[in-house]
Amino acid sequence: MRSDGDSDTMNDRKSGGMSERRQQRMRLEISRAAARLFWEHGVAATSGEQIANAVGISVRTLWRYFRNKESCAEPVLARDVEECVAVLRRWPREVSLEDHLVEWATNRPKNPDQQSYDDAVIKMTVLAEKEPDIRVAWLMTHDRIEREMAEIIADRLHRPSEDIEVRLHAATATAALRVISEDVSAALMAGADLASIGNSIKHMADAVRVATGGAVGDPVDP
Amino acid sequence: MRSDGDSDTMNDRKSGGMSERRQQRMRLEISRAAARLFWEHGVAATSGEQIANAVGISVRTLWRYFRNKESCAEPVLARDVEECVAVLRRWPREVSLEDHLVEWATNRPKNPDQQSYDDAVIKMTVLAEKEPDIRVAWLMTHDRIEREMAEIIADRLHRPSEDIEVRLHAATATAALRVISEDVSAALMAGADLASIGNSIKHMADAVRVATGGAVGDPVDP
DNA sequence: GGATAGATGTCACTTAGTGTCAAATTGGCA
DNA sequence: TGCCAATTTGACACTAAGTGACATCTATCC
Repeated sequence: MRSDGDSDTMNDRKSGGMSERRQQRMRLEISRAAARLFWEHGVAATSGEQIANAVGISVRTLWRYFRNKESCAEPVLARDVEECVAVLRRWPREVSLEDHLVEWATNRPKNPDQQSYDDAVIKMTVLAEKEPDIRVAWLMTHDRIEREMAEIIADRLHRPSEDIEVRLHAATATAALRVISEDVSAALMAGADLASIGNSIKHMADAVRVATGGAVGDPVDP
Repeated sequence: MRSDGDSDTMNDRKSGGMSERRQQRMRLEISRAAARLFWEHGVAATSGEQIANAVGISVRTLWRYFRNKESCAEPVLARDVEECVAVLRRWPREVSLEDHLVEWATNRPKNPDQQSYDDAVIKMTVLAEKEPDIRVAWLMTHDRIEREMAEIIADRLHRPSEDIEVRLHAATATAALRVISEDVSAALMAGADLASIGNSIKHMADAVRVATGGAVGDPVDP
């Protein structure tokens, strides 16, 4: 039963199973409910039973979707960075990082559901500063991101993803994105306006370029 | 039980209390036992009771020293990087990172106990690649290191440690050190000789310099 | 030696998380 | 449409992680 972290390798299902899509949607729904409870009552004071009840599933099923309580927060925590990585995956070789990220930020949908979602993301990110269990989920999420980042960078630099330089770039770039995420979330939580966000896109791109010694961020040869 | 006749009796404490020193030594002893068990039987197959028995303490006491099973691995995992950070703390402003690290590596004691210890560190670091629970401990350890690193860098650059640039440098530098640690451990595990380690000191310094855009690594003004 | 304070052990207890199996649900196919 | 096969879910029992409370021990200070 697909423990939650691993990538989806097998897709060949004959009949009966649940679609990958639906699994993800389920995980997300659970995660949002868990995030709300974590935020309102704290992690320790939120039981697996409460989360399960909030979603309307049995406790046993909850533990089939998530290997433990903390990791219930991961899908929500991952959303922003995950989206960012998806954007990075289709980053054209001939475009700079700034331009590509700005293009993403401007084309992003902004419906109310999206917004209440972003709210949950920010809350979890801020919570990750204080609550050790959420911190763990936050770090584990970025650990996964780092691996994806290695593939993206490897592809961009025409090197294997196990190359030590590639792994270094991936680690430092991901770390930079994480710190800025934390910073932006804290600022938004404190009531900053959206104007500063536009700036942080450029900040992110710059930070990645600095963190990778200029190896990642600029257009590269096809 | 613990007939601890040796001399850490007169450290700073009012009455009855255990010295900080001794607490740390206890945590370390537990951690080494836990590391051995984790390595031999895996984390899941190692119970808190087994760890407690191996050390000769009650299970209740074990949970007084560590908040959960995974974190029993932290002191061992932290040792190398912790030592590295201690070295960084006394990094003279007028010396380059390479020179300072090399000085450390050459002056390090090499008694048999130290060596069997290093062995445990390597095993845990390698284990952290596969076992999610140890991975968590590894990442949490580096999260703590990152905060210490921020203070060191802040001091070196004459900036507050909450400064976003300082935090970025701390995060990327720590990430770089972590990746190289993983790489070196894997190499040693695969039977590499010590010659390559000497190289990796320079590699570390270079990586930190690159990761921080040159802000950290060179001598700076007093 | 006695008072004091923190460390440890014991025991009872809560709850996170798993194994197992029967019932329900899903999607493919005739 | 309705049956089939794989899979998901729920229910229940169970293991083990982790905590609270309290008595006991041990070291230090007077």
